[in-house]
Amino acid sequence: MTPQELSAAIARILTAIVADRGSDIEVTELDTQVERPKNRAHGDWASNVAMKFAKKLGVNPRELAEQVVAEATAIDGVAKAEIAGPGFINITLDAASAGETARRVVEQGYEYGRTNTLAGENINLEYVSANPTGPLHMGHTRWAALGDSTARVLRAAGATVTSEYYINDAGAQMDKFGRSVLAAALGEEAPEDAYPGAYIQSLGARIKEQIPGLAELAATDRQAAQEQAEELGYQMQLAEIKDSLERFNVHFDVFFSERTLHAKGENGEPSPIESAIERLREQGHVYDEDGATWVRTTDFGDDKDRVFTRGNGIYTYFAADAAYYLSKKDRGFGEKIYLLGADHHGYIGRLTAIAGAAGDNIETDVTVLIGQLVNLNGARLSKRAGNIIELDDLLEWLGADALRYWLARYPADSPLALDGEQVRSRSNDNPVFYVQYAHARTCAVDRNAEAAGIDRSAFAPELLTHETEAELLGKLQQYPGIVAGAAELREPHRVARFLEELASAYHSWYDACRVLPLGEEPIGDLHRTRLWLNDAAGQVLRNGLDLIGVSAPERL
RNA sequence: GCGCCCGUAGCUCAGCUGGAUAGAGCGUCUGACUACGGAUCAGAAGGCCAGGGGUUCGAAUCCCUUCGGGCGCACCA
Repeated sequence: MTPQELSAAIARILTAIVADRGSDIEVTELDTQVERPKNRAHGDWASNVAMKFAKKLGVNPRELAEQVVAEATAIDGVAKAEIAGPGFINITLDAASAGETARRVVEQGYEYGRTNTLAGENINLEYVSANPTGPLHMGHTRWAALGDSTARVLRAAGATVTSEYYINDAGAQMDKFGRSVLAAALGEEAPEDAYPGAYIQSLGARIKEQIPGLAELAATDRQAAQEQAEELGYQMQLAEIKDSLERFNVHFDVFFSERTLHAKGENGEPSPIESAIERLREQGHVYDEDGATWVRTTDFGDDKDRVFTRGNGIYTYFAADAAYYLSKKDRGFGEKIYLLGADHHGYIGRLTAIAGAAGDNIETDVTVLIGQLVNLNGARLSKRAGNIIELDDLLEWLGADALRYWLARYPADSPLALDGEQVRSRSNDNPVFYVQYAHARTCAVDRNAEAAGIDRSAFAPELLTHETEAELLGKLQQYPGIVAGAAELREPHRVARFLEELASAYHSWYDACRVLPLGEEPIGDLHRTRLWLNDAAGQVLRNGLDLIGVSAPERL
């Protein structure tokens, strides 16, 4: 008996009661979701349907609850159902029914927790999208971790997801980058507004090595030399970014180059930006004023209209954004999710407006998730403050698993302060090790059980009666709902918090219930059944950690 | 000025699509190893959920308001 099955059963019962009373109120399974009571004395699962529907039906909540309870007691697998407080219905499963979960988890393995609640959704998820003019730093890592985990969670709920990185490889910052690396390659003093940082020098040295005649070329054709240096530097920097992301276990399906939006077709066809503006103009959203080309984003809730083409004829960054949005739409994506830092929240209005102008539903086809910034050891890390820590340094210092986990265990919109020493810590004050240790422990039990000759030849779920077993089974039953909720709300941190609860339930069970017999005690079905439960816990820990992008070692 | 986010234990934070006694970790204090890994477990103490008003059977959660912090309001990228 899973909570989903229980909810469905209650929905059926309530529907019958409603019909019996001659009412036409609609009952959905969403209304009848059971929840895990905080207090175990309140049973395994609790329902608040009686209070929810009492008023609609014009009856007393407890009276309605009594009717539901009378039927619920008859549900197969329910040991008892009772009314409590203002009208809660507390349901206790019989041990065998609850224990079935262990076998179900083991048999479904990796698939356990994967659902189809978002089946049919084709989602584009864009995040990081850092300029390719320098290494990734702390400011990008939170979105990298959160974005990748979000993609995994959405997929686990059945959605089709394309994760995407938008490369700003066109525009003024690339020119600045080109001047910076050229000067470094030539051994010149850095230009006034050059990018700072040792990485420029290192890129310059490699460029000098790979373009033998660069100095001579620069003497005769400075522009050509800069273009060559810029292009090579860009490719090297982008390769490093991709490399860092892979080390962080963050995978992108598509790296989308802004340049392709500016490029005309082979036979002089208009560029994607040009045709995007034209398409929006045909829809009546574009107008010319003061020598510039504007888009009427205020029609879709933006606080002011935006410029596509400046007075000097150059496209704004936003024109490329619009063309990019249309590209996503043309490629068949329904919902387009943007994961942006708090310093970009001025973009929400214009991005949703573009979706509207493109004829999309601004409620469902575009989502802009804004995340707060990260502090590490009390210092805010931002480009502006100049105290940049590169992702590679963080990986070396803290490790990919710990960094991924810590960044994924908080909701994106809450400010986050990390303590480097705690992230590095290898004890139970570090949740990532606490969870990983629980998993390693399940593996250790497996090894010991095998050595002791305990196999899985018997499964007697009615023997799983200890209170820590009920608790652990309850957690395992909750997992699919946790994943579905995390996907629906785009909040992967819910999975991490759940794993901590699951790990805690597992450790408590381990402490109270032995899989291996003590001393001369013979091996019995209880030991064999507990081995199933042990494996089920390990499986769910593994599945959950995978969604966070964190490894599940068999030994620590 | 306008808009968005945040304010929960000493600290870092969950809980916010309304539910029963507001949770976790750290820190503090008590206990548990010649028993599957003590990287663990059991327990204690610690709260006017920033303040005030409202909505209702019920509010940390929804609405209004005040205060305090962060961020954003380009023909920059």
